[in-house]
Amino acid sequence: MGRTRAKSGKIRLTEVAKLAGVSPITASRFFRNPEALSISKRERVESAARELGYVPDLAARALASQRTEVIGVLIPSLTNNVFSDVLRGIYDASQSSRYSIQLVNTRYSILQEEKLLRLFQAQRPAGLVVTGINQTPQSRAVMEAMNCPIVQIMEIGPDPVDMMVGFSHNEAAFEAVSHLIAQNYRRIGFLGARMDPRVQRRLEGYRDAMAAAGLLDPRLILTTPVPTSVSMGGTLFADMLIQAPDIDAVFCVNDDIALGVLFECQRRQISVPEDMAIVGFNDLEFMASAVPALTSVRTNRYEMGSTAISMVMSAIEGKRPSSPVVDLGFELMIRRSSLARRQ
Amino acid sequence: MGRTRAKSGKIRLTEVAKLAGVSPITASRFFRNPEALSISKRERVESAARELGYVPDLAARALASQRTEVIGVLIPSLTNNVFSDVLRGIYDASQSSRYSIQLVNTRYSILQEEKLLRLFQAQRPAGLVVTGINQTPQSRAVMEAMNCPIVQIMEIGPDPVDMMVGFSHNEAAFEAVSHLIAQNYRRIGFLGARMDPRVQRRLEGYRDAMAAAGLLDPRLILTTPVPTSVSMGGTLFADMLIQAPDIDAVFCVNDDIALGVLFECQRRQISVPEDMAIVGFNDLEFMASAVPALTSVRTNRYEMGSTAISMVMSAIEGKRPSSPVVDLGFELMIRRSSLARRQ
DNA sequence: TTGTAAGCGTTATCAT
DNA sequence: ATGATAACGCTTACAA
Repeated sequence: MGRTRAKSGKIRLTEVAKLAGVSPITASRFFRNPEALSISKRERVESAARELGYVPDLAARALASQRTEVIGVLIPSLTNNVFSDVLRGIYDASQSSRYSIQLVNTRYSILQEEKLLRLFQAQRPAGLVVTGINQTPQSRAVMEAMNCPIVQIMEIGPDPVDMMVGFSHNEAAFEAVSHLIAQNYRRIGFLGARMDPRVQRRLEGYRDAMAAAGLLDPRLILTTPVPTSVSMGGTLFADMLIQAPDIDAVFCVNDDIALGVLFECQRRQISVPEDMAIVGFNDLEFMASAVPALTSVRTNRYEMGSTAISMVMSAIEGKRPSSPVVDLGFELMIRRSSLARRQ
Repeated sequence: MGRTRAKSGKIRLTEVAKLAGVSPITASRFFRNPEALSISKRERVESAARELGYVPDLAARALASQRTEVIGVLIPSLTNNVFSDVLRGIYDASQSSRYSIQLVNTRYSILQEEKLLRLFQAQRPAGLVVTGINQTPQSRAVMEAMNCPIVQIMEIGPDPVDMMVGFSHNEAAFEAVSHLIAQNYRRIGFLGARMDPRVQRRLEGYRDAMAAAGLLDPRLILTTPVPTSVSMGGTLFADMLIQAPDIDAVFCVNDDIALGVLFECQRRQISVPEDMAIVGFNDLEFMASAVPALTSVRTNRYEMGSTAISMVMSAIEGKRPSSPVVDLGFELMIRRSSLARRQ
């Protein structure tokens, strides 16, 4: 005869129910929807649970209900400052809820993303947050089959899988470059690294603005697929100076590059903004402290994270947003590094 | 009569077993320990699983086995650059394994940490990574009751809960300050923010070095509990200049503060290092690019993360490290910002 | 509002 | 090396 498994000594719902003098299902209801119980039973279950130090078994709950309270989050990088702010928003928004975050790193690979998406599929998450809008067709198919709220973050575009929260990188770059043009800069360089989809769209915005002013010149554009860094900013700028010695401004795809350019200018005794204007992107905290203070495009990274999680949670409870696409916008923070050039 | 629950249409182990012509338990064994099957059954199960597109149900597995393959990670901050490197190490090391990471944010609160530890306790993680060595007694008790490998990271000290990987912040600061003294600086300020336990230990190291040289002066120490930032570096430095106008060097508890000091020096036309030496901590990437290049203490953050996960995984498989405490050390990166002062 | 009965999909235990 | 059986702790479906 099969002997019983060694009891773990763990307190189960049944024990709580027994002590409270109710059936297990009533105790179960207490933890999921206390309102559904009569006051007296509610109190009895509550004190029984406290007395025994009951802690629900999440695995059992997930198996029985065929659901989890996990929100999956796919992020392309853990190093990039941009994503640490997004993550903070995500974790903060989930903190006080019953949902927990399952974070995975796609490392800027849409194939890796696809693989991780399939992994999530097997776990039946309650919701999903994915970065960007450039998933593979297979990834899209998986997401569409997943039957849970999904928010794409960081940028917005047509045809959301489900919901979106972000802003237009194209427009943001357009506005930043237009500002430089308005400040009378003419030979405005573009410095880009990593060149992920969002950076590509910033390049498009740059191109649009330059072309509209009749200033577009391919020699003004310099990009590299390698990851971004401050030192890479200096290197790119040095190369740009060879490629187009007459540039009078640079639009950098992010603030690390911009800081690297500033340092390179200091090294070469190039005055900013008199001889070289600098504009960055993201408006990391240090931009306002630099000497001179560096112009940048402020983006609402924390809010992207927190809004995404709020949207997922609301959607799980059946509350869909009025619009599936939320534009969090951006703000050009104009500082001394891009003030009007010497006439 | 109780009707059967709506079948989810999901492929279960039983289906795979049926197609392969084996019992469910044999199929189960295939996924956990293929070697235990005869070659023929192994192949049959494998092809059956592939044919049906079987994906194991993690909740069922966790419930039946009373184990999970989750490694819990408790980190005090998601914004701090230091932790993004650690996290990258953690995620990279776990990537190719069967373990998944469950990350939570303690926000530098040991009470929050305690709460999250209890939450983890209910989830029976396969292992745990916690930040620092200053847990509450209750947290320690929970950890000791958890019966899974635990690694404390970021610093080392006596009396590990289980294992540790980090370095001595005290020694690192001592070495950095000693370097300044050796370079003939005498009025060396200490600038600190947030003042978490590791920063406190850097302050101790500073004190030890200054006292050993007979240079300790409380007016040289300036700290604030508010979070660290580049602008805070500038503010602290400005305050320090009022408090001790004769300082000739500053040891900053991190690189953000150091960069803020550099900017403030630029703003005030204070020459670095001629009139003011600067030393930071962590050696973030930008330190080498700054003008002048900034001295800092390089710490092995990525390795702390990856080593911690490797240690946890090995311990789960029964392979304990030769020593429970791993010292990853540090390296003083001496750059122009701290070169010998004007004699 | 509460309870009964039947799973949820997997693995531990024990036997062969 | 393989299998029969009984859990694992909870929730769904249905009934009262």
